[in-house]
Amino acid sequence: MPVDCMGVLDNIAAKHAIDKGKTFIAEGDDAESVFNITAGSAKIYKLLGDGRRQIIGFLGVGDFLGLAPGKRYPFSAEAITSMKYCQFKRSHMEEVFAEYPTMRRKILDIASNELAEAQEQMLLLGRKTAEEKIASFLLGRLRRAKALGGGGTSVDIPMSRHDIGDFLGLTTETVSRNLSKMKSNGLISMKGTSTVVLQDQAGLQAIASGD
Amino acid sequence: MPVDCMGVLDNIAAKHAIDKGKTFIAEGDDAESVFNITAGSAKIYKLLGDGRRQIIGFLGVGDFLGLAPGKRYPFSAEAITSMKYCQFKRSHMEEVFAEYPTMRRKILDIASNELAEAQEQMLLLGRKTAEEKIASFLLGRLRRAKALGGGGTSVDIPMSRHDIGDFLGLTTETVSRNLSKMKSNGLISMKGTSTVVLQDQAGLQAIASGD
DNA sequence: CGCGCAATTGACTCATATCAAGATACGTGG
DNA sequence: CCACGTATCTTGATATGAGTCAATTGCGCG
Repeated sequence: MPVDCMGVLDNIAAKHAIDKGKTFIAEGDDAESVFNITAGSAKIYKLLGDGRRQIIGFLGVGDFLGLAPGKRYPFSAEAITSMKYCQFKRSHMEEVFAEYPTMRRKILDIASNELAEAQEQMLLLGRKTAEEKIASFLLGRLRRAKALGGGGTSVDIPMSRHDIGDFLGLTTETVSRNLSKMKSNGLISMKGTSTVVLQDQAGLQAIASGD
Repeated sequence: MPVDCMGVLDNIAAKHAIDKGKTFIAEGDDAESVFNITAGSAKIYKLLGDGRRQIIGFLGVGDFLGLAPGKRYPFSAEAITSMKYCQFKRSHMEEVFAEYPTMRRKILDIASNELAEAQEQMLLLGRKTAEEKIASFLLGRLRRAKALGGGGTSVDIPMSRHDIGDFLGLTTETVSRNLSKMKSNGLISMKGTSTVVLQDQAGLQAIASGD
């Protein structure tokens, strides 16, 4: 896990801190930089002409974004909480690749993982019911917490119900209703509005995998 | 465009020909090989426990698959038409990378493009209406045909309505109904059941981008 | 402590799925 | 090359899961 910015890149990184709600990438902007999150969390999303929104992913400490190859960013990015990140010029990335060829391998691994995740999300968006989507989302959060060293059964949900809806292809109301249902079924319980305790992981897993 | 197999890989490729409907990758199999399609087309898909299916993508001549990094394929692949492909061991890919370092860059570009496409598809699956999905699909097919050198306004649809539905998160019936509606609106016309002529690209574009 | 936005809950609507026939295209064998 | 049988596609009628509209509640921040 990166202590500050990612190892070899420290010397060429600009460091930034921004507030909750601030947009730091706008879809269509020239894709000049690559970002590495060092504190807080963010969301990346795409919009339709009339304002409908699809959140492509949530990012946390250690995550990269802006690795895509095009000339312009194909999504926007916004801070969910107050947030810190490092920013590198892409041109510098090329220099780093030249000097540390294994970096490209690492980047390829990251891109491949993101691709696999995106494909899993396509299955979710296209074919799962609301309940299945939410069970999958909660388990995904838990997996992430475990990967970052957390050991428990409770997960932090820093994003709003509206954001969750836009990530799962649902409305705020449907997210809320299904969380309530899971609560009354004993699958989950809540601490405040943004911490969920997964009381029955096996049950959630059965729902999430759809049978 | 690859004439046969991809340039430098020719000497280490096994060549295969399979029939329509044949599965050549099964989700969960050991991911030993990488594939390059040289004739025909294929679909890759994921299944839920009860048989619901999401098609992740359609592949045609020149497309790669199996580049993902895990130990097991995260999807299945099946021939839509009779098909030819080349197959390389992943271990050989590593040798090729060692010898031609720019190959890794090419692979990274491919993965990044696929990622951007997957994200666009997430927007489609999560937030577009049935009509918008189908307009987007047709325009995507047209873009692909143009990229491969076709100049016209008609696109070949080798996959079934059922496959289109499973790609767009719809049922066969909804696909069929919307194609009929577009026909009667003059947006498209059909030659047989598997060739669509895009009569009004601007109109389709307006629908696809959702406003 | 209270103000304000976010979350929850309820009543109702609507887009798409489901169920059910027909119609058309397609491959096969004569 | 044609006739037949089967698949696929289209069209119609109805059902339903999630969306929309509308209060109400309650949490979190100043």
